[in-house]
Amino acid sequence: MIDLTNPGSLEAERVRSAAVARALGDPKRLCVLESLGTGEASVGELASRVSCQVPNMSQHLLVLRSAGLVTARRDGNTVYYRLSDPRILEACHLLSSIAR
Amino acid sequence: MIDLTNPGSLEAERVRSAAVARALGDPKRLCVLESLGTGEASVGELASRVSCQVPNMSQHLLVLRSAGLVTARRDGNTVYYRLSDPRILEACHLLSSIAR
DNA sequence: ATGCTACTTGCGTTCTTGCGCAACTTGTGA
DNA sequence: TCACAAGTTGCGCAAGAACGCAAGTAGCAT
Repeated sequence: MIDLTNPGSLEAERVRSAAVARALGDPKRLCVLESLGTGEASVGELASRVSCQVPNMSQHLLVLRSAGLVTARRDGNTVYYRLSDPRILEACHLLSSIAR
Repeated sequence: MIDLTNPGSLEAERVRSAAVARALGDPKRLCVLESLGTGEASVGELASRVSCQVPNMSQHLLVLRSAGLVTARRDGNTVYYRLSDPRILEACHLLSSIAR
């Protein structure tokens, strides 16, 4: 049996890494992340850039947030999302260079 | 409508990148890739390192191969897999550093 | 040819994802 | 308070993914 309760174990680390990879594993989410490379954006803006509906975008952002890739900030009634770490852009570029 | 027939389009590139990310999006497959970092290995070896059944490992290797992350070489009746690109290890490390 | 070892494939089940649509929440301003 | 705009959440469905197990294929040795 594998121990996932110890966060420092190799296995637990791979589970987290895999979760991050799965969060990156959708073209729309990659588009969102690249788009956030230039700065924060609201849900509506992102939805129109990716050309999907707002609830759908909200779901994708939830996935990204759960993986720790983006953070949210509320201003009035609009919510702005931004990258939580510049290395995420690096990961996007590395992925596309591998996928070439 | 989005054109996926042009392999150079941004969208098609993201689709391929996302496919790579999904292939990375499983703890066992990450384990396989890290394990292949030290050199090629047979299906049976990989199955025992990851502690899963051979057919299951064969499936995971198919996923990795379809994403272009590993290549196979047959010698006698054993098949050896290896990383197709050293940057894949980089990607694994980047993922775990982001997931930390 | 027979048997053996090493993989791959097929099949059925269960779990997860992505999406659209409707309903709900929260904040703003008249 | 009422209406509106911006997001989030719930629900149902269709497609995809992971796994175990059984069956099939490929190469080698006797």
